[in-house]
Amino acid sequence: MGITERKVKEKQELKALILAAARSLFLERGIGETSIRNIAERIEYSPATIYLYFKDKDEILHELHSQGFRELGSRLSVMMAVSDPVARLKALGRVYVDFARQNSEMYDLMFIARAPMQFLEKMEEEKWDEGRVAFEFLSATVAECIAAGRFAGHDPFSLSFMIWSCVHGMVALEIRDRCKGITCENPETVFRGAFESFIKVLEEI
Amino acid sequence: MGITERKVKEKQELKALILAAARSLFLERGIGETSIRNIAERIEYSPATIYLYFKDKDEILHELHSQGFRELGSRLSVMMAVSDPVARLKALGRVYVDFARQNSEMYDLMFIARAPMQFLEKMEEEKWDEGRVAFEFLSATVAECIAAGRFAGHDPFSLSFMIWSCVHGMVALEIRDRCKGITCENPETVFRGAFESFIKVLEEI
DNA sequence: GGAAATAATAAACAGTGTTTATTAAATTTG
DNA sequence: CAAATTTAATAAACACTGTTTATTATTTCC
Repeated sequence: MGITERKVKEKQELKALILAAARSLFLERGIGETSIRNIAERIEYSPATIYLYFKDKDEILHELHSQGFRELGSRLSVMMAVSDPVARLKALGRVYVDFARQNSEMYDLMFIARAPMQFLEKMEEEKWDEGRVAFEFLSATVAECIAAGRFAGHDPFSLSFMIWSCVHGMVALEIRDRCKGITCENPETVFRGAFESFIKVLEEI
Repeated sequence: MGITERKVKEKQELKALILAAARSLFLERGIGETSIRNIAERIEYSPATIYLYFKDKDEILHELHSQGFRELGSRLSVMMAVSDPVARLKALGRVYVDFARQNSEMYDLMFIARAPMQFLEKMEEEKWDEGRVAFEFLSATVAECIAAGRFAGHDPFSLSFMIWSCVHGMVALEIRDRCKGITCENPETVFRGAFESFIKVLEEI
């Protein structure tokens, strides 16, 4: 069945083309300023064609959100090679924050935007696998730290969620423009300081 | 000039009516699902009338965002009566998180949504006064803690930003549905645990 | 080559934020 | 008081949006 095989491949290729066009438009002009018509125009297909490959716009956003998780996941994976759990925890924080700031539009899709989660709800998916897997990188490491005698008296799950909240909060405030006017200082300086504070806290608890 | 005076009052009243309608629609159906036409319909005016009172939709969202800050500000003010700065810091965190979870749509507008900040940019306002004032409640208290010998070696500004990030992160993750699937547990339990972790960290650093 | 299946699209639908030209009402002036 | 002028409200339109449906090409199969 060489023909059906080729057809499947073609279908995947156009799907990937749509996603690539969507992604590049997001990076250029932002998610909110990109329409289905814009995407169709860029790949020189009609808007209706998009709907032969995706159920709706939310599915496109969800698919890109998943792409983002694969990229973040591979970066986090590398850090799992660090044997000392506390050092690894710090490295995970660094990687997470760097990823978010270097790919803010993707991070937005992954952790802030409503659309990808609305897609999950429509699919009646109760689970958010991408999020769970990423969280497990963190919670496994926190658990190791506790097993090694650190973070005494802390519940591993709760502490993991708190740490996640902390790094997410920083980048989310910056991405959604809530740092302006908080200080006169260079936002870069603000950020470095906050992250240093975070590291210092990890050392003290 | 009794007439012009009355006219000014009427203008303010209709403006307030529009804002009240917008706010109640947001609470009922969400920000994203509320249109100018919905608001106009609710107060039984034409959509075009809205534009005699507000420059655009973003101005409405910005005005509601400011309302939210007045409400949060008054809650935070009450806590400034707590004399012990560390106890006050914990109280501020509690108030902040409770406000966010009890008024999630308003919190979204204040700290997550793009629209209110886009309005500021259009107005060429470099400053975000509401945010700065709220942040000062926190940073003043952190500075007092440091003056009282706590949080040794921490930069007050950086630590304040980190604490803010931490509480913002928690509520932002919940409001934008990133807690689902992270755990099987009741989200309420997750949250209480994370906040306890946060308090415990404040005690340890 | 002709029938069936697939792929792509034009056009329409119902909605959005916003602007403009027009009408109705209230106020000021002669 | 009546006429002129200012103010307030709106209907209708514009240029978009996501999405669906009916129609037209194209390709595959027998």
